[in-house]
Amino acid sequence: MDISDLANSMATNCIKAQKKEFMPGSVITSYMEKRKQICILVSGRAELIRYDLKGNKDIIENFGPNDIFGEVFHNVNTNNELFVMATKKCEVVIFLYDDIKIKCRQNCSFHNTLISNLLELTLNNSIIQNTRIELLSKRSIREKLLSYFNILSSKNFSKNIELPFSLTSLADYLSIDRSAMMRELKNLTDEGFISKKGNRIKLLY
Amino acid sequence: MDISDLANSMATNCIKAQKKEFMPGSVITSYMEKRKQICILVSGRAELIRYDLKGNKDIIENFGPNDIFGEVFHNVNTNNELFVMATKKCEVVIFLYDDIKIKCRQNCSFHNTLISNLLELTLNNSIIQNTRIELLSKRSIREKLLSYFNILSSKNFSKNIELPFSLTSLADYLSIDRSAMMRELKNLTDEGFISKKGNRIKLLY
DNA sequence: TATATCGTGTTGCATTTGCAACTTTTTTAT
DNA sequence: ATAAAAAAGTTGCAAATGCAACACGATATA
Repeated sequence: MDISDLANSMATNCIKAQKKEFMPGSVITSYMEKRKQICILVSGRAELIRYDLKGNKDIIENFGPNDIFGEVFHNVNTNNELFVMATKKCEVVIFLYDDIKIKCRQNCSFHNTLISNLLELTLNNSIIQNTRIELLSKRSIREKLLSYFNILSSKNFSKNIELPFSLTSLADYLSIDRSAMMRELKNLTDEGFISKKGNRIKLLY
Repeated sequence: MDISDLANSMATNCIKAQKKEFMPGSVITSYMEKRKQICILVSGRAELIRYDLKGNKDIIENFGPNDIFGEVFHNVNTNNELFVMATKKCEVVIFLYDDIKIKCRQNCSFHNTLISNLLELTLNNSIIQNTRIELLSKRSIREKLLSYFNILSSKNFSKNIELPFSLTSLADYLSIDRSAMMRELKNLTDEGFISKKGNRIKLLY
């Protein structure tokens, strides 16, 4: 069972899952509601965003098709607003964690399968988070960029990579200053490590 | 069912879980084995460590009692060694993800409960990871420190906090230079934001 | 078509940070 | 009790980074 099967079957089984559409700029879910919503992004693109006290926008995560998100994945003991906003038109399957956790009376096998699949998704999610941690823990902008490029490169089995989001978003994702990042990209180009054309980057090492 | 019950019941049920002891400095598990080991730390303290190409030691995570770790939580498509080392004497329950995922012939209810509990643990794990991401994405050492102190403070409902590890480890955890961190701690003290005595810190704001 | 918005690209400058090289204190092991 | 190892604490300096303030092009919107 892959994630889209899962999402679809949930909408038609004992779990009260809803399939909703969201337009760009609209809020898919807020993490302040304490309702333990779990969302599976079927199509589109969205961002998990925090505005800190100073009003800085932080993109915590970037979601694409088959990504999963929701309050249960995040610490809510901060005072900052934390929410997921659609950047493209999104189809989302939404359900409540408690509806899954508390099994239906029949103790149906669907429920068990669901939890099992959800576990797998959550583990995949862990891997994504750990990738981010790996990048953020690099000490310099150069290391962050090269590590990120390496990950994309090994995912696509190619030295030619295309960034999945804008350079501005990349700076947010890596939590670095955009202009400093641009400068470093230029340095990397000048020093022959990469070549770059818009969002396409070629690794030369 | 809490995590220690879980660990114990696993050792005595259909899952072939092992309970092992590790002395400080010994490797509990390596993430290069591709054996999908899942480890639950019953007692003691351990660190998830990576040595990068330059030989820098990175503490990715710091584990205490009831923490869970293993290859399934991490991306292994890097070339770096990634392993968990005991820093204190550890008791660990170890089992294989596949043994859980592939249910026993009886489809016993224990199995289902186990997966359900494992899901909960994994979600908690997500929260820990996201906390780390939140800290790492702060732009300055000062912000990293204050954010971290705030988290500890709100966990303990107290302005008086005690660091769960050494200052050296804290610098590793926040991925910052230790001496720069010490300098910033001094600045924070001088400017009256905190007072500090060894590992004990009092928030004055 | 005009115009507003967003992403890209660039630069000077002040500040922060990391690095290296120490000393001192505390903890651990013999 | 003593030695060895680990952690804490300091400092000067060079380098990397963030910030602010631009210009320019592309893309979307009215």
